[in-house]
Amino acid sequence: MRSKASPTITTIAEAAGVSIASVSRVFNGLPVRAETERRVLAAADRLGYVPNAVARSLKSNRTQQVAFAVADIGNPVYLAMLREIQPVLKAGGYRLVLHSTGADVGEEIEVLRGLGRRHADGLIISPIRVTGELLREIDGLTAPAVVIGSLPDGARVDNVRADSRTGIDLALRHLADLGRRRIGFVNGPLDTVPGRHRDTAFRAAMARGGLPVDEGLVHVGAFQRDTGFEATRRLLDRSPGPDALLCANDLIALGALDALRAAGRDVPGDVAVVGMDDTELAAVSWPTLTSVSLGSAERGRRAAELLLDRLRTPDTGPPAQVITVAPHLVVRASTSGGDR
Amino acid sequence: MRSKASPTITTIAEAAGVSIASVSRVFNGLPVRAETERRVLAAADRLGYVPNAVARSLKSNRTQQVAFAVADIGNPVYLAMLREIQPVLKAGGYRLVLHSTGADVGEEIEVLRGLGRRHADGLIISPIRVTGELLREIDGLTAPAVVIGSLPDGARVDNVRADSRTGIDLALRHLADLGRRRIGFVNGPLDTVPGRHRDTAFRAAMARGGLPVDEGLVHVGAFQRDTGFEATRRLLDRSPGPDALLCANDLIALGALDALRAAGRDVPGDVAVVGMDDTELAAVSWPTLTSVSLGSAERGRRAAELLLDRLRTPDTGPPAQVITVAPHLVVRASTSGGDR
DNA sequence: ACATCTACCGTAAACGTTTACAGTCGTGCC
DNA sequence: GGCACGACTGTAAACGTTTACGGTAGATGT
Repeated sequence: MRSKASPTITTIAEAAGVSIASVSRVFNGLPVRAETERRVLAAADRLGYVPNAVARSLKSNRTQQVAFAVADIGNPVYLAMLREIQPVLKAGGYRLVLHSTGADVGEEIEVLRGLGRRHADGLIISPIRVTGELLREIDGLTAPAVVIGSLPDGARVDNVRADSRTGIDLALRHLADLGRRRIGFVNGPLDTVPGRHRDTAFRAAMARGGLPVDEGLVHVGAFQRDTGFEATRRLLDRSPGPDALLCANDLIALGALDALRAAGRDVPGDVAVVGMDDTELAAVSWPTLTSVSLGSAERGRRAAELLLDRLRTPDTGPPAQVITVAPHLVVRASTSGGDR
Repeated sequence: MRSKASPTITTIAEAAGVSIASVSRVFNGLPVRAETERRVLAAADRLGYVPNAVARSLKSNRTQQVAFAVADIGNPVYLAMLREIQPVLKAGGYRLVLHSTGADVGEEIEVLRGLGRRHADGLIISPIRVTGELLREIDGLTAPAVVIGSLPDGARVDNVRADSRTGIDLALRHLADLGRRRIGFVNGPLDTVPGRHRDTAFRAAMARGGLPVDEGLVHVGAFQRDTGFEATRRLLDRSPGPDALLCANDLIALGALDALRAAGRDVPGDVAVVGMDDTELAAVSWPTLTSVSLGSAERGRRAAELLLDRLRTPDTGPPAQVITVAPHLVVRASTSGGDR
């Protein structure tokens, strides 16, 4: 065990017989005489000195931390982002402070305020509901922030978004190519950004493909497995029933697979199933799940890179970038029975 | 946009015509005259003042942050821990700094050193390889830390561990009850803590059950799906082949299921499969996977609670607690074909 | 009228750094 | 020898808070 109070730059200066400025210089790699460096390092080693990052932060006004705020870190989509963001930030010399807000706007606002308190130098946030209050708070930020997920035009903050419109188009085209006509849609809440976008996109894509939307085959619930299960059971009761299901995320799709199996329907023979987000679950389920990848990982990476750019050049730089990540369809067994 | 430099306690004091001490008191809820409070709050509001957390940390010597270090945050086991740890810390008023070290001992040591630099007030770490250097570094810590995963006796740090011995015992007993005798074992690297423990536990449990260990049915690889797939293919080539497989984690078990399906074997008819860790993947696979839960979530929660206790009472308290979380077996379709 | 008490408030020091500025000392050049 | 210069080094101020301490004003009691 070391001495009671941890040694500071002053302790070391005394022990080494130099000034605190010299100690500081040694630890910052500024030029000093070899002899001075030797003595400082010896004293520091002997007394177990470690520089205090808080004091340094106070002077430099930088914490070397970035906050990442999501609704629920258990959600594989956010996890995929996190896995990309973390190494990028680490490489840039920043630590990552994780906030899981439970989709509570109040908590999200707390995180935004935390940025003002200098908890972190920058922020990546992926809000699931974008309220006016949240937008105002974001606009008032003075530190750099990047929002993952679509924002209304005119927001003065960098924005990395998915393109669910194109993504859903890809999925429906694929189903149409397979000859499916009666396509059901199981969605999450319409007051969330993804829910709303996916609903609009579904209707637009159906129209574009010349397919009528049967409201009886459209179900709105939560982004959960239960919803997929219940909704599918209900849709299967209708006649004519669906010959394909588009699910607004992979969890819903897994529930749909459960329900179809329970009802003795063959996938994809009787009903083809497409999920969204292309999470790791899609590769594990049986049958494996065709899924629309909205590029979560890439969105995370781009967001982190964008933020690092902003942090490097604190002058305002270009006004507010919007990056849209292209989606792609990952075809697996639930639509194209061939491969496992 | 606000004025250029963000206002400090001094700015507010001047604007409100009071001293900086009064401003501080208002923001710390210390008693002040109502009129003073009103004026301070008005000035603060008008100028957009927010207290600087770094300066506060410097005075108080507390960052209100806790670091959590794991090998790979993509691993569902660590994710399960994280999901429990995060809310506990948040409730205790601490932010969570996440470190994903890529199983690199050097990086883990960096995190430990970061604690010395006062990046955080405490640390939860789950090292996968426990080297002497790491142990020495942990022993030298001055801030509270909790290690998730087994530590050698005598380590002077709180420790929350799993009980893979009992867990594997449960699994093998279950398989024995189902009449399985030729039990294969696919493990991860033996130089990791879990790998080593699971190897020892497997041999001990087999011995206890009076079952001989056929070395031809034991395979060591990585904790990955590929390993499960390749190992199982190889084990199936032997004759007599296994009638059950114990896999050292769920990913390996998923690979085993793939290989069995590819080989046309019925699960659990021909071969029963048991995974470990009971991750969310186990509930999604087909057939769903019987798995030994080592209580990742509970371990995370207990670790966080333990750390909060230490942080609350900075006096040393009880010397070094060891908590062992009891495992349990979650029986699903891969051993007991009945239910889906 | 005076002492005493209460309730606030302000001054200044401290937390552990970084860094502008000025000082010191030895060297090389005329 | 005197001077300029370069290479280091030290002093002190600053970063934005918290808080110990002492001071002031009014209220209360005698």
